Amino acid sequence: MDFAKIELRQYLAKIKANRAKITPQRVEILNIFLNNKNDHFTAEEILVKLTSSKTGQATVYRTLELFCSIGILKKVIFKNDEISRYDLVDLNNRHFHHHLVCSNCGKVIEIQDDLLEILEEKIEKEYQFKVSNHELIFNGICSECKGSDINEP
Amino acid sequence: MDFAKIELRQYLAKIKANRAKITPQRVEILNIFLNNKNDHFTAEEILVKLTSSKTGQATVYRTLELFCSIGILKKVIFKNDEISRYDLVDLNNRHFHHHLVCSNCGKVIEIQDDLLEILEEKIEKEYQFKVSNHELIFNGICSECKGSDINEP
DNA sequence: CTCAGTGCAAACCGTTTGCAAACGT
DNA sequence: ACGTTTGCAAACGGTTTGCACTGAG
Repeated sequence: MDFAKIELRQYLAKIKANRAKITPQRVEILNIFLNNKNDHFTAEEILVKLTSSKTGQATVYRTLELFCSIGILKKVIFKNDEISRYDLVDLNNRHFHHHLVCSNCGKVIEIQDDLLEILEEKIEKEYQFKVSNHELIFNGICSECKGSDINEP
Repeated sequence: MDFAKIELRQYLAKIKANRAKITPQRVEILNIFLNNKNDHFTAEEILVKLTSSKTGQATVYRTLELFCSIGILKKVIFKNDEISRYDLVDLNNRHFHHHLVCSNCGKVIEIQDDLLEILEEKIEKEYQFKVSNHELIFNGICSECKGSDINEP
């Protein structure tokens, strides 16, 4: 739990560094992501989790966008539903992870593999294209769905 | 030009194979993609190109979705604008290509590299995840924008 | 002849915006 | 005190839908 506090502090520092203010709403939203690191929430899902407080939806959208612009969150869109989802950026990891999205149950698995470095180098040389970011999504069938019939999640 | 006709026939055959009808609207939309293979049109862009005929927007959306579902088009969403775009699938190429998206001018470069096969194999072994498709987008700065100042497209 | 496909306009829904009040620093 | 941030509700814009008409097979 103390570790979580230290982590939170890192993110708050990043907000301050961008001359944005620390508000209860922002801290609350940040904590939702910190406490659910394997999830990929939509704006609406965040809004639901905030029903106890009276945070408005505009604030949620504005906060999520702020966090993306300062590098705290990353927006991802899976082809399943095409809704914007947000994923906490690991401040201590240079590269963003990739996603395996199961076409059957919709589960999203994160992988940390970094084999793309080779590809990036090749692209920078061959196309003179300076890569700043990449996003890789694999669609397919996860191990749990493999044996079973094709059903909804 | 004859080659184009043969190509068109392949796609029309695919429509028939899916028990869908060949209508003037569908042929017209298909031809737009065949004649602009390097573009990634949005539904609206297609609609504009059809102003001469009186095709309705609902038809455009329904046709694009049909083409996706039968494997003639592939939907791609670039983070620049987040609008759905459509890319013709090469019926003779097993793997879909990848995209380099310039953060400065918005240009989209297609690359055919297939280094992902290695990664796919690794993923199938390590995660027991059967990959059926992948999508890889590199964001960065293209060669033309490299030297120049950062401007709009 | 029959049902899939079309056009139109209205509905949909995730997201954005304008503005006055409330708050962080 | 100042400029940010917030909440509300209305607007926005890409996409979908309902329905009667049309046309491909």
